Amino acid sequence: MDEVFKALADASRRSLLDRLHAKNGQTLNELCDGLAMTRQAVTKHLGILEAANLVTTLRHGREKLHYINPVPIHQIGERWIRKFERGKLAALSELKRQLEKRDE
Amino acid sequence: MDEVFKALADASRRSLLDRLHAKNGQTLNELCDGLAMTRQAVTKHLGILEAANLVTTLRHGREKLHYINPVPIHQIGERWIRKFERGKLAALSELKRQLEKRDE
DNA sequence: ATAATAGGCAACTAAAAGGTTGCATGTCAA
DNA sequence: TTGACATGCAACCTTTTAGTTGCCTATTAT
Repeated sequence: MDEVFKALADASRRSLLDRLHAKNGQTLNELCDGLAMTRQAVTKHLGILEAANLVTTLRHGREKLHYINPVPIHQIGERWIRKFERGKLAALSELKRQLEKRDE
Repeated sequence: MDEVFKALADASRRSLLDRLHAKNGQTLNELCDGLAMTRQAVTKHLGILEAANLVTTLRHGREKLHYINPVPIHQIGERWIRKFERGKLAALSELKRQLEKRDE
């Protein structure tokens, strides 16, 4: 879980996921296009995404195709985001109450 | 948005949010209990959470009370997580198809 | 008043992150 | 088979991050 959060912390990596979301199965060179960094930097980012299981790769001859794996993102939604959404209204109203008490 | 992802990338900070979720409105010293780091380190983490708007504080005499703000977490769920959940099944089935093609 | 309590500020350190350059390897096309 | 293309590996550099120590300030209780 920590690896996934860490992987998502970088804007370049999120943008890579965005691009794979738009078009799945891209090669390394395809994913490099338009990014202001070297191929090697992109390789590292993809490696981190792969280590976090957010991306799966498939060799096809000399090409490496990258596929997004939506499962870890979904898990974060389930195990983490939702947890905080449950208490959402309660937390906000309590905060509001406290803020108002300040002016007494 | 980037600040929020970055803030969530650290396990200590997520644990602080967890603790505030369990009991909202804790003081700095309260939040230090049981953590294997100095008060100053916790202060920094809370500062990052505050900068990302994940935590709001309220001074009460010499105490500083920390309240969780669930809104940014919710926004990440809405604007980010859900986006990838939509294409989820499609992405997985395409990946599966590609993986099977490998063995031809 | 004064001591204890709650927190703030700043300088410093170590390690990790993000990126680079240079070179090596495997695969495809002519 | 040879050159071009797609990717891999490794050493290196710079900035950021997580944490520390040391000292200062404000509030509260005795």
